[in-house]
Amino acid sequence: MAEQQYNPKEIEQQVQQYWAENQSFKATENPDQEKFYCLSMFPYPSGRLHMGHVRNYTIGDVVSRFQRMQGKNVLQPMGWDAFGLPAENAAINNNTAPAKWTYANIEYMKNQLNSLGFGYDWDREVATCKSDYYRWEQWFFTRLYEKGLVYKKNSTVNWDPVDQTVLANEQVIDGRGWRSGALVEQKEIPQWFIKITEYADELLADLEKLEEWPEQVRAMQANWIGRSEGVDIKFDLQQTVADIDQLSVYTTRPDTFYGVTYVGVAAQHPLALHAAKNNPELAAFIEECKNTKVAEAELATMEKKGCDTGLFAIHPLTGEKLPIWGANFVLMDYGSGAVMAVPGHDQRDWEFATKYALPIKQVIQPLTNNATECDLSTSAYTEKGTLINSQEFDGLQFEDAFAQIAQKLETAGYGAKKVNYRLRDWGVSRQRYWGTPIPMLNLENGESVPVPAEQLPVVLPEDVQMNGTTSPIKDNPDWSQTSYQGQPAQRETDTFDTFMESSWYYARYSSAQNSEAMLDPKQANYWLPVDQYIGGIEHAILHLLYSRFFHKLLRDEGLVESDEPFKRLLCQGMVLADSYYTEDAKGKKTWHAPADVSVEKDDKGRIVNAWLTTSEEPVIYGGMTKMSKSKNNGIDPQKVIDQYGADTVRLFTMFAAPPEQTLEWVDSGVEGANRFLRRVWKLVHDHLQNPVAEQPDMRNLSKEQKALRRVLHRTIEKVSDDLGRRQTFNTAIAAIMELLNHLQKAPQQDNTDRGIMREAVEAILLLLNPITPHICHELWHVLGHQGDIETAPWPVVDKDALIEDEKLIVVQVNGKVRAKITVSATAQKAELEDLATRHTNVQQFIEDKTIRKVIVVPGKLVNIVAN
RNA sequence: GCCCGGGUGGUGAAAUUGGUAGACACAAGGGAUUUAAAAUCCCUCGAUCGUAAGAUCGUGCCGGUUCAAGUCCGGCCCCGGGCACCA
Repeated sequence: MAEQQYNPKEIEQQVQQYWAENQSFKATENPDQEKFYCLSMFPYPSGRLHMGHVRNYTIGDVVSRFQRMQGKNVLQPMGWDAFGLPAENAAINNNTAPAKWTYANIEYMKNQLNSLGFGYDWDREVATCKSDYYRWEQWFFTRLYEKGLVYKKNSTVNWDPVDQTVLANEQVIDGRGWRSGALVEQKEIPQWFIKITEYADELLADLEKLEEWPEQVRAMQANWIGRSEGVDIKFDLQQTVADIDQLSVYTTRPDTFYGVTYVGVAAQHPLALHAAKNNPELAAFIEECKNTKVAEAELATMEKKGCDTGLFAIHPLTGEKLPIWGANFVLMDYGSGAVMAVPGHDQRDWEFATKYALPIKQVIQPLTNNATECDLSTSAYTEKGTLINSQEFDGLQFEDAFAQIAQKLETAGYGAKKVNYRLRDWGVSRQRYWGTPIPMLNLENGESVPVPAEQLPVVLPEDVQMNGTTSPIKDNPDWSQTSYQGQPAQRETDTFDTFMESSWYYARYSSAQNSEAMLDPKQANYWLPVDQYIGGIEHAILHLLYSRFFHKLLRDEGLVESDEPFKRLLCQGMVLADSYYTEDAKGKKTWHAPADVSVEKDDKGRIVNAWLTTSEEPVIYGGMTKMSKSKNNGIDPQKVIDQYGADTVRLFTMFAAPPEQTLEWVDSGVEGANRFLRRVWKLVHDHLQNPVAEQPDMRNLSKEQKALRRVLHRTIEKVSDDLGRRQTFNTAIAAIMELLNHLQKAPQQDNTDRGIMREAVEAILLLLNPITPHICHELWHVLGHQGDIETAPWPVVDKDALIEDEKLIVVQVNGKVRAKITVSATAQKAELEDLATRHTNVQQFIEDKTIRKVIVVPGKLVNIVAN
């Protein structure tokens, strides 16, 4: 009988058609069935899927199918994070409109997702650029405005003075605008903010509830929120300047308060601006400070610079005159725009003081009183210690010093204890076209009011021409001019930060088709919270924090009942590939796609030679790096699917590395995954050559049969645990491969052999189905089953099959393995000790020594301690 | 700079609670099959020494705790992610 070949292309098409016809993944609320909501972060529709998407969505699909096979009512939706900067760029480059480009990409990528066999409920698809989605975001924003959670304030942006436009950090390269090349400036413009800081305490406290989140993500969020306890301190100015007679600063180290030797203010601080009027040096400094990018990393790594304002503040407890310096590392829109400086006990202040010859004063002494620990001529002493040079507070430790100095300041009317957060309110205004219009109206009297609910949505026109600098809606008075209660009004032409859309899409999937409300509470509360959320670690802070915030806002609006949106979180690692480049005389690198390069390897498999396949020009190996446009080393998933099939791509992706780690894309590894699937295919077909006559009695097996069946049931146990609890898909696959290796060697002589084989083959298909569903569906039918393998029960571990008669025990002498003995599983401690010490190889190591102690770990190991 | 990860054979990795380091796979080498190739199957595969049995060393580096450390503790080096307008 001619054996049918494994033909993934044919099988996968048929199986995908079966799922479509049977609506296999349509999710309907059913209160009688346990629900499982599995969500992968939706993609930005950039044009084609990349391997990062493939990895993310394969993990999601494996989890979804596994949970479905546990009998749960699984919802796995998909949608499009469709607003954003790349669409504007593509529109300019391709002379099209962002909407048109975006919709074409969505259509293409949706087909790609389907060709990978992902089981989505497409009836719940959302695209954030459609008004039936963003209208609810606009409505919600106006609700937040009415609750007082929204306000407008000035905030700094990157300003391109030539193009007269605001730039994203990404568009600022080496301090210059990416198109114009002009030196970018900081500019303050009015923007809308949402008061996330009002929820800072809850966002921090509820991290405790997220037990199934990676510890590192919780730690990052906690640090980001950055709760601190400190004191707000006021300094009188020596004289009133520009109507200001006090400066306010915040410190977490009031114990160092007697060590303050100067005060720093932002370059844009009114005091600095005023002083600059008759101080050209200061004016020049302020001008120079305009050229810093709006990024924390930039601020932290740039050279710290300052300029004396010539003004003085008065130390509230000592009356000392403290010089006020303009400093480039103090931000006007963060805190009060001023800091107190303690150069003796803060490294940044120390460096600044050293640079500008400002006094450094020691007020803290190390607890050990070890002088070498504290040498203020080489660096600041930043540890906590005992106070000195601090008047009546001398001798106190941190906690008492904190409390008593804070008290004294408070009594004197110069301070108050305060809990502070590093977290800042969320600026949601973007000066761009391709985003959700902010639903606010600006009136002639300067007031801003929300667009009345009945006038929502404020629709973004899609048929536009991009000119490369300004936004089409800013240029279009027909769109922006309107009226409000009979008076003329101007629409807000800024759009929302795209994080707004991605902060609540997970909830909208529950009620995606509802045109009456943002969420249907019944549907939303059935599905929410998300049971499993999967996405890249790069979203660990911003997206996940904003979503958690939004969920609490939705809750307080009465739309959801839960406190947190995502119960369990998995952050998958990046996908890497080999990279190759050539270098010209000036050292400029040109990166070549791995597909265009041929390589020669040495006998250790290391690349010794590489050249362009067509021209034979030699290229330099650039190592395994993140797949990216800049390194030109992206592997197109479509090509791999076409060559090997979706199941192979899915299998390799899940096998090559644990999900949270980086994944190295290696062609030979993909071939290996394909080889394994062909072996599974062959095993099933070979088995059918010798079918089972009748169900054998599994309680009456030979030693070998028992051993094989034990391997099978151990595999079932391990794979179930790995896919469910541990989410180590790579080890689950390794266990199945190991089982397959055993099965291929297993004799098929009698009916019992074949009965065990039948049991094993069925189990393998079920265990593998979440990962490679097409081949499993097909082979399930080849075995004679009907219908959907996914509705078949998950294999059950036969506890009796796991029982061992004998165990392998490791014998150590002083912690080193000296022998391995096989003993009866019931052997007691005394017997183990006896067998171990009598072993000839063990004897060699103990004969001239005295046994001090014997440690026995039952069923595992004996360690003889001798000297 | 700050916060968070990671570092184990030629390579990706495994070792789940401190208890046999290297499962599973890739690459490589040898062999079988074949007119040949592909495919498939079998064997070897951390280093050094040894005919072998086995011995010594070995999980980024230095030190510590322990009967026992890849795993725990302290210090350091290197690589990666995030840093609020990329998504």
